[in-house]
Amino acid sequence: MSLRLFDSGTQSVRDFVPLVEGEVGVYLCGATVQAPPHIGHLRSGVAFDVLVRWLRRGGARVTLVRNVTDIDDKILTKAADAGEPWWAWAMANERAFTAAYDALGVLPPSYEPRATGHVPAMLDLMTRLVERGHAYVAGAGDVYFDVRSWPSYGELTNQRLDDMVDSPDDTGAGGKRDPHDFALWKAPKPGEPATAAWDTPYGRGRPGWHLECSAMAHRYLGETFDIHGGGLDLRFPHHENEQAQSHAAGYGFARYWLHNGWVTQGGAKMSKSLGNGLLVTAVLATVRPVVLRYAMTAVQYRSMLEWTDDTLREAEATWDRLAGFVERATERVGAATADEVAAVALPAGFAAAMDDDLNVPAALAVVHETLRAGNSALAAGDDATARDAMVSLRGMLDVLGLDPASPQWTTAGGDDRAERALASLVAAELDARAAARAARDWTTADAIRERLTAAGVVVEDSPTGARWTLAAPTDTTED
RNA sequence: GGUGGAGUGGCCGAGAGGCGAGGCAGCGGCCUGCAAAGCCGUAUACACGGGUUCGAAUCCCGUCUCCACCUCCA
Repeated sequence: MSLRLFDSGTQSVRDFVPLVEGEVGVYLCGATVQAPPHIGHLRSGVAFDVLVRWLRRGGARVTLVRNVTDIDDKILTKAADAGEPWWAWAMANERAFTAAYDALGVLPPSYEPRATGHVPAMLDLMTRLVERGHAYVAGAGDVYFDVRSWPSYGELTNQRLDDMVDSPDDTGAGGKRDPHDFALWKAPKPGEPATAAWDTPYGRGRPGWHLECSAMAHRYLGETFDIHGGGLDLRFPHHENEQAQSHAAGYGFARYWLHNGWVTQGGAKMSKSLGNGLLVTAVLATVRPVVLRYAMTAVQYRSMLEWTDDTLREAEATWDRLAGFVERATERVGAATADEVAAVALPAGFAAAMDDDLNVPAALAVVHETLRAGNSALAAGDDATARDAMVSLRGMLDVLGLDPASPQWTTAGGDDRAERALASLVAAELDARAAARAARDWTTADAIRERLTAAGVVVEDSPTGARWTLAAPTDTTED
């Protein structure tokens, strides 16, 4: 009856019980803004958006923190290559991420801290670790976490230090005591801009990646918080290191760890380094944002999402079916208010599926049952049942961020003059067609319909007259 | 070497001992002047080989293949 989540810290499904009843704190590792987002990056944003929406539907007050890592090696080198200041490079990419999140209806986080704005919090944490004997200064500006000083290092990912492969560039260089010691603070490398370093009691330098997240999570969520999320690839070393240093500093840190699967092609992970990342902007040039969101949402968040040539086409067909029903039902029985949608009781099967570690595919099966019932009711002229189905359907889809009637997906952009003009022209065409049909002049009637079809207007006849919709903007490329 | 994940019908994708989730595509039918939309129907699916069981895609043993992390990565 209550939410159960797969906690990758314990590798088991656990009942989710928040620290404080009715409140949930979530920290999600956001982007390292070194490049514009590909669809794999958005998988994480969408997956945790569904989690947040489901928690809120259950009445919880959710605080979501999603950070922006706006300084790191790649940002510095890429900006230098492009001849731009590193902060300008980071900001441009941060905007691209924000635009992509917004386009897909990912609700904004409660806080979106940037690493460069939290240096004091990082210094506090680092100092604490040095004082407790879990970090040491290897040289001016170089501070490392001492993994051997923390016996439970490796517990998050079930690994033992002695079993790990020594990384090639990590063999005791820079005064490390152990090859697996990780940087809390990094001295500037030759050629790096002076603006990319901060003074600390241990020398001038810039923060290491892991320290940032621990410090920001602490700053906004406190010493102990409920959920820490991110992509599966962050489990090690990033999350292991976050946990080690936070625990070593005396903090409880995350109580549940959630990791989303990747977007894959041919079974292989989509990634920047492999060069097979599909940019969000490229996908959105061919398909409506809601279709991309549907495709990313329809798979259980822990599963790999296999991306094929058919993925978007299938998502589009399914989405159009859902949205088509809501549209037809609304025309027939009247719109439901946002309050109605937010308050409607969701089918038990849907709730059970969502509570089962956010099993969206199983939840969608209930959505489709409701869809079928609604369509049948419409066909039978049973308006009351059709309306119930429509409101219920919207309620369920709202949890997934996919309510077809939400302003996110319906607002054209403020200027509806073109829409009005089109509606008027199409109405005139349909009147002419209706007259031709009444006169059994099928040739004329079909010619009008073909003209509209060619213009991208799909005509549907119904007992109450013809209605029209715009054809999907993607023209389905035959493989 | 260590740790973890995966192999389900044409495709995507849930499930995890016993009524063949769901979607997409296909096929048949109803509806339609014809369509579209919708509805109804339609699949001898669970990598391979053994085993346990009244019964296994689900449990056990073995084998094969693939992916990932141990370096930056959603």
